[in-house]
This record gives sequence, structure tokens and C-alpha cells, in this order.
Amino acid sequence: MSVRHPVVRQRNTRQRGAILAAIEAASCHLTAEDLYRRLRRGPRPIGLATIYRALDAFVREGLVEPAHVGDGRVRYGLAAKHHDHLVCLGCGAWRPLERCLVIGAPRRMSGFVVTGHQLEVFGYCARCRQSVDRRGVASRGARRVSRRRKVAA
Amino acid sequence: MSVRHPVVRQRNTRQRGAILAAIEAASCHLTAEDLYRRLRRGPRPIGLATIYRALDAFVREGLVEPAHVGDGRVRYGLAAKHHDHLVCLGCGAWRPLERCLVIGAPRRMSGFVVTGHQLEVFGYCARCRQSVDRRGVASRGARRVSRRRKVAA
DNA sequence: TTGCATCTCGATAATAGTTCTCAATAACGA
DNA sequence: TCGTTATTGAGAACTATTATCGAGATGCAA
Repeated sequence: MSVRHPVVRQRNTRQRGAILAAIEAASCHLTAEDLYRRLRRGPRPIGLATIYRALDAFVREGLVEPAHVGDGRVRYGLAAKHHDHLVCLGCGAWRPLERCLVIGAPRRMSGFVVTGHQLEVFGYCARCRQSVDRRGVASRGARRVSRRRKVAA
Repeated sequence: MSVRHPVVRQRNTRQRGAILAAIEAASCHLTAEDLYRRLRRGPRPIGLATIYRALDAFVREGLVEPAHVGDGRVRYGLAAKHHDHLVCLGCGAWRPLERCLVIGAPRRMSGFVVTGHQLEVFGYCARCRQSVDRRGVASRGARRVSRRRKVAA
């Protein structure tokens, strides 16, 4: 058997099918909260804990890859549509990278069987860069998008 | 001026010096909590909020790079000693990678000025792989190290 | 060195993403 | 169909991180 995508013997439930379908349908990485909101609209809503459990299982299976774009939340995307991200340290803006910058990683490294990767490239976007040029301070010109968005909302 | 490492005009305080020195002294990436524990031992302890603020500033300056190894906490390491990580999806074990797998990223991408990157390679360690082979289930053989360590401690 | 504007610190409360608990339910092999 | 057992959902619990705010430290100009 291949262990590159270990076949986790898990039951094929309606919830897991719906969660995976929602990830497949998305064009970019989604948070657990994003999925929860989308799946809550249907006639049979899915609990948040179920979503977290399913995402964990999908990551272990190698179907889904987690990504961090610096806002404190994990995002999930289909491994088959793998892409990395470019993140602004000034304002927190992020965007997918068109091509992968990681050179062919060996399938085995230090005793590990490699199943995937996640790359995050840091930098400053055009607007934040201008703030740096003008004031020598990146952190004031464009404030980082806080995790605490809901306070303002 | 170079914006590759924007010079953030910040005051040179005892606390920030101590925090940076602790990061420099460490052989691997540290969490904010790690730094807090180390710096608390001294005659003039440093508050946790101060550590988070300093880390944020160092990341913006390009002195320090954040890393995620899948346990829900951000780890910080000296950018000058850059290295990426290999992470086991089974048990949560992680280790630094000896060589960087990222091909020379352009200094500018999509309007961003690039200052650094963080790569996380996923896989299964030898022990968890054995569990997969034996049972077809990676998630049971070796349980992921929970964020909730303190519950058990 | 002094004065002053303002940046920074520390303690702690607040926030929010994620995981845990547990009884009820659904899948699946026999 | 039946029995075993994984899974679900609601909500509580947990904890990493950020916000708040008064007190103190820093650095520039004079």
C-alpha cells in the first residue's frame, strides 16, 4: 500500500462529503468558519466541531492542505489545487502565488514520508511599501488587519 | 533607502534587547511563551504582552521570522539563521530542515517587496508511518500532540 | 543636562479560534 | 437486519494572542 496518501479508514458520512465538496468548489483557501457559514445555509446544518474534525482527517489523508496567512486562523485548500501564498506584513493582505517556489522535495526526508508542503512568502505590498518609504515605519502607515475584526463589525 | 529590511524607528529598550538576545541565543524557533519563561527568570521580568509586541516589531523589521509547526502556536527564529521545518501529521513532531527547498524567490513579486518566507513540509515520521502500515490509520497509532498539554500536566 | 513629547511597559481583561465532552445517531460489516 | 462502533452536534472549556490604560522610560532639541 502507498502511504503517501494514507487511506484512513473512516466512515463516509453526509457531513464529510459536504465539507469536502465545499472545499473543492472554492477557488481559494477557506477557514473553518467560512465552511461553517456556507454549510449552515443548507437544510441540515453541520456543526463547527464536525468541520474541524473532518478537516483534521482530510489533512492526515493528504486530501487537504492547511495554510497560514498571518491572521491567526488556519485556512484549508484542496491539495490537488496546491498553491502557496504571498503575505503583506504591513496590512495583512495576501494572495495566492501562481507558481510554486519549492523545488522538488524528496519523497523521503530524515525518515519522514513527505505528503505536502505549505509556503508563505512575506513582504510588503505596494501601498505599505510607500508608507515605509515616506516614514521609515511600516507598522504605522497601514495597520495590520487584526484578528479581532468582529470588534469593529 | 532599502526597504528590504525596513528600519522601524523604535526605541532601544532593555526589554527588546533582552528578547532579541534570547532569540539569538536559541538554537531553534521559540514560542512567545518560551521567551516569557526564559526572561521571567531574570531580576527584571518582562511581561508577556511586551514579548508579543516586540516579536511583531522584529518580524516587520525582517530580523525575526515566524514559523508554524501545526500546534496552534507561532514560533519565532532569527531570520539570519533561517531554516524551514518538517512536521509529522501523525504525532506533531517537528524538526528543522538542513537545507532550504525554496528556489531563489524574486525580490519583487506581484508588486510586493519580498523579505522572507516560511516553509513547512508535511509528512509522517517513521513511527507514525509504521502505524499507518499496520492499521491503515495514521490518526490512531500515534495521537497528535494536543495544544492542551497543560491539562495533562 | 533638562524639559517635554511620546513611545513603551506591565498587569490584566477581553477576544476568538480550536478542541473537548458526552449522549444520541448513523455507518458498515457480518 | 443486527450489533458494534465511529461520528455527530451543541455547547462548555481551553488557551494563544491582542487590547486597554496608567505609569514610567526614552530620545531629541535646546
